[in-house]
Amino acid sequence: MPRVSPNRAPGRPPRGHSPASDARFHRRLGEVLGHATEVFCEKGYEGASMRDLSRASGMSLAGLYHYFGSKERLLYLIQKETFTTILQKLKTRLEESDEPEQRVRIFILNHLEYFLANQEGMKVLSHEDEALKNGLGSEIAAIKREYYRICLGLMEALKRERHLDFDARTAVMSLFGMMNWIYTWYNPRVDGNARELAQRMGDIFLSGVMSGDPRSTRRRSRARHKL
Amino acid sequence: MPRVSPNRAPGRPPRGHSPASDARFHRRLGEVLGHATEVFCEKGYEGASMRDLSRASGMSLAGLYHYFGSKERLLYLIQKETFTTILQKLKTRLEESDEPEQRVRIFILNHLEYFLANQEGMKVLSHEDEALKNGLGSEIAAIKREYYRICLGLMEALKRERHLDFDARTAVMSLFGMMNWIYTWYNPRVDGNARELAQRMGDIFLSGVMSGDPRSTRRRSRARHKL
DNA sequence: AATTAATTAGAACGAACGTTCGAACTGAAT
DNA sequence: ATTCAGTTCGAACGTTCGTTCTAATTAATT
Repeated sequence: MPRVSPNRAPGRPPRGHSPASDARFHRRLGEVLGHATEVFCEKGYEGASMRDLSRASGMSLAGLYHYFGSKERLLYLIQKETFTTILQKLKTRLEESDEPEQRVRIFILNHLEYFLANQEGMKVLSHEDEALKNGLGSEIAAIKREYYRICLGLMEALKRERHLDFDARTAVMSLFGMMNWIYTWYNPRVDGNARELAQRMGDIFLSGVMSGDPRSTRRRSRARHKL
Repeated sequence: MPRVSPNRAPGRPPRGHSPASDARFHRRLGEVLGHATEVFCEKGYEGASMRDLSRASGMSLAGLYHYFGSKERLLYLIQKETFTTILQKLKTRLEESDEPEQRVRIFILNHLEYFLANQEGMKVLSHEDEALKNGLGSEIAAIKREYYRICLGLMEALKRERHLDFDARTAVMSLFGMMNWIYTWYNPRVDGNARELAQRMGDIFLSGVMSGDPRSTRRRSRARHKL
């Protein structure tokens, strides 16, 4: 009976070992992923070689293949963990409020806090968006789609509550652009921490989106430039 | 007297030829650059090989080196032409108005129109931002800085005229993020043309930035969330 | 202590990389 | 007709790529 791989599936802990060695296994695996994230962040996925990753992580070339199976799978694991984490944090935090505007604020703050705390991983996630092929790529794409749809839902809830008529898709994509572009310019000495940044970006974005609120008397800008 | 290169500087037209052959030279060079832009756009700078570029452009490997000298110089020429063009178009268009809000609108429209008309080049410019090293990279960086400073100037003019107090740096960077992120999501069938997009993005951004205008009665959103 | 599985290491694989070379070719100027 | 710079080409350079192989070493289980 032929087996596709001579070893067990890479990245899985060994069968029937002690909990101690399981823990060591996962810790080692996480360390390597951390170093790999740094290298991918600095040199890009295509620009980083397996030898770069080997050197940075202190694990031999053969060791990397023993643990991860391929370069592509390494990127996949980084992206999956990063995206899964930010998505899970978001879901938890969204339980804090039912108020539409506040929920959008939570979304922005969650995204920026995680982005700045885990800048390398989020850059790899944003910048190497098209690097994964076939199955691995579509799995990440599915998480992204869920993340997008949550944000779209928040936006439409806001529209409904305030009787606004802006285009939710453009708004969500613009918001993602504002936030994901950060890795190209953020400087902690100048731009403050995540809370301050989320406050400023949230003000710009939400005031912009809500400027058509009928409860507001101010229609000048929109009216003047219609068509 | 030693010469650094056995040939003339690559990418320059030959000396003392007829205008006809000069024109042919430039046309050929432009065609290759166009095909190279497509390949860089699709596979990324590191992911695209000189053989890919050769195949796509119909010019032999050695021919590419005769014209361009190196892979890096090819990317450099693409980025420089793209950036120089959008910058020059902007300067021309800005002469159309003295009114600060209108000038910001012009900036947005110019950026988006050129971005969508020349999507591949702009993606290569945005996405391969860190690919060029040393001299070539800093030359592109200088153009980028000028482009940024113009936008910052427009924003500060707007602030002065309307007595606003938002952070201009965050605003400019957010605006760039909104606009440059487009290449990851734009779909002409859904999202309309550049004018429509510039209208919607401009509304979101400008209403957001101007929500602190003392001439407006609406301070709700800002006031509630201060600190 | 013996056995077995998991992990590491070094060397090597063929393929592809960016780049160079020398010779052939072209077309206008002598 | 000859010259000569500009152009094009196939072939090859040395290096590095992602990956695999085999054997040695370690750690856990019997």
